[in-house]
Amino acid sequence: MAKIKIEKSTEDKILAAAKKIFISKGMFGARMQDIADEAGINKALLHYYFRSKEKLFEVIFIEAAQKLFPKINSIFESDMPLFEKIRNFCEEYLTVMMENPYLPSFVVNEINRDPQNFIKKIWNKQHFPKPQKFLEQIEREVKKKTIKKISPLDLLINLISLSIFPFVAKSMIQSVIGLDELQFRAVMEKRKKDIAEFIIASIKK
Amino acid sequence: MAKIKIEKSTEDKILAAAKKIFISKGMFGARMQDIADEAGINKALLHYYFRSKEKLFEVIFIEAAQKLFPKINSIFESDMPLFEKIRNFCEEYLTVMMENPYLPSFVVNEINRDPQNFIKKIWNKQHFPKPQKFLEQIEREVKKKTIKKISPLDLLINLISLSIFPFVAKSMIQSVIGLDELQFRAVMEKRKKDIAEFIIASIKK
DNA sequence: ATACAGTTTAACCAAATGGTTAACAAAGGA
DNA sequence: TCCTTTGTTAACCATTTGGTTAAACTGTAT
Repeated sequence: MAKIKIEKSTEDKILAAAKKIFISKGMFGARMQDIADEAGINKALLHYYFRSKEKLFEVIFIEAAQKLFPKINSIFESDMPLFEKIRNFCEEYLTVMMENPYLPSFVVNEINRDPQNFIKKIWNKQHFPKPQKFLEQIEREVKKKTIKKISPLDLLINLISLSIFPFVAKSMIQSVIGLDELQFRAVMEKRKKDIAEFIIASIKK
Repeated sequence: MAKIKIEKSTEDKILAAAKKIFISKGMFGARMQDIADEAGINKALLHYYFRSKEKLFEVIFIEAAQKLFPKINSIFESDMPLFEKIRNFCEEYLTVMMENPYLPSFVVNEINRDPQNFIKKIWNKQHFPKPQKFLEQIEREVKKKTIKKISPLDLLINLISLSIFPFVAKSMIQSVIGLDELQFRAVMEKRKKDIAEFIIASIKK
């Protein structure tokens, strides 16, 4: 059996290293030297491939934000009935979160650091979340009286809160409740279905 | 009409300035010079009153964490019936959040930065959240079949998620939905009651 | 006044940090 | 083989940053 050596290109090594360091320490906490060490290369190479810390950060941030947002849209804009949409959203979203548990706190945090910049960076990148259609769908269901009266915006915020927050507050929850990595995963795995039913139970007539 | 000059002590000026800077920029992003400028004093004075950046930060962080946690306990440990407890929690908690909208993202973020340190700092400070009694109460209600079957931990996580997340993601929500400061406040004000009813509707039999 | 403690400041320092440079290696192409 | 382009490095630089020091100022008790 041949020993397969996957020669990652330098650029990929840098991106992988930068991702790890930026996500765990944030834009300010990350040091270019840390990234270089993590990638096993010289610091000057970072500047050879990506001109500055900010440029490098932007690449990582946009990649992260795109992972966080686009799936939302495909569901938001589909033609599924409301309950199915909610179930789908929770299932898919929690799956992405579990594969990238540090993503939400990274993205949310960097948005807070500089909201203006965030809009500029993500706007036009076609991955900006567009919940309009989803909101209208809720509005319609309320008017048809097929679900209880609720503000569409509130329902959206609830849906997102229940999906994302546990990952943003992962360390806090683990500290307070006392869950190890495995237990946390198990709880989240179960929540894929539970959140959806929790929401549906609340609005079903 | 006499001009009332409220002479804040230097220490208080420092604390106020540090709070503002740390909360808006985080431990890494904050600069001692920024804090000194904000307080209108010399940088050396910061070190005269608080030995190091880390010490100063710790004071601010603990104060923030204490504002975020203690009210939870007084409600968690009270003898109220479950629904009343949920209503109370939402009302009180959102009120605190609206008075300190940047607190949750600050605290959550710094906990993520260094979870070990967080436990060491807050543990023993008697302000650590103790949800045990609340969890047992839910368990009892489920067994008595007065509410629908739900994992107590899940219900707790849902309650916290719905209360805190909108503030953690404030900038994001404002960007995506397009809410100004006033509109955001109005939505949150309304949520004080709505979240509680949303939860209760979901678990009521 | 004098002395003395607590407070405040300007000037300074060493370490860290993002970024640059110039020299060197590797890899083709002629 | 020589030349050119691309990739990589060690050494260096300017600036920033947390922290220190010694001198100056302020009020107050003697």
